[in-house]
Amino acid sequence: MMELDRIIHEPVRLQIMATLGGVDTADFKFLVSTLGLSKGNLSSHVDKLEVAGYVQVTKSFNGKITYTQYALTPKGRKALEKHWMTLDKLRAASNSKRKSE
Amino acid sequence: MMELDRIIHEPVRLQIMATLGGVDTADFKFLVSTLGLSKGNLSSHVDKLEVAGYVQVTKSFNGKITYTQYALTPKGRKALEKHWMTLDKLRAASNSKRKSE
DNA sequence: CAAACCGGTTTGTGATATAAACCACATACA
DNA sequence: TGTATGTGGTTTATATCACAAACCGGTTTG
Repeated sequence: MMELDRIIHEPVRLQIMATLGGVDTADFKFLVSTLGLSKGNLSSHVDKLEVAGYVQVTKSFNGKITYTQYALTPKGRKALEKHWMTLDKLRAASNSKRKSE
Repeated sequence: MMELDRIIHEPVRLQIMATLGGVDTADFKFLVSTLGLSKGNLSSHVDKLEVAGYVQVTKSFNGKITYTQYALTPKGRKALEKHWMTLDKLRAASNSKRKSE
């Protein structure tokens, strides 16, 4: 059957993935504020995406304070694209209202 | 922020909604077999959709055995359409890879 | 020194997706 | 007549998981 990747499908993670899909890189603060998430929530979701190999996490220093950036991996980008296509198929089914019978 | 209706978004329910979107009516057996769900799973998901007012449940008799049919309510159809649009917006964000910088 | 802040991570818990168990009824069959 | 088997579901127990609160190592503020 139609496989919707639950790692990606979860709303918060879908938003993270979609956001990362539109930029080269995004940092923690940016994601927290634009997506309106608590820090803990973002942290654990992004962790799942990293474990799945969909997001690459890069830690560095911005002066003295730590600075974490996120980016889609090629695998993540591919998985996201596939996810949109799967949703397309579902949607197509939903629109083809069959003529009576 | 971007509100994804979790009642609809959950994969199994999205598939149920999409399927019902494509037909006037579907029965229990049909959904179980085409979506590959256990009976219990379908039952509880469809119950949530009914409580949400998205699906109408019609019970009747086919000879002596009970026969349950499901259909989208107008509210459900509208909510599904809105859901697709919300996903569209997310997806648009994901594709607008901004030119360098 | 203490207090408050920064940038996160770890944790506790309430919600929930799922299949197993169950139920009422019907048919089969010995 | 049992009793086993199937049909069409619903109820339940469990295992997972999304979320925010609490925490943490370090930093700046006073």
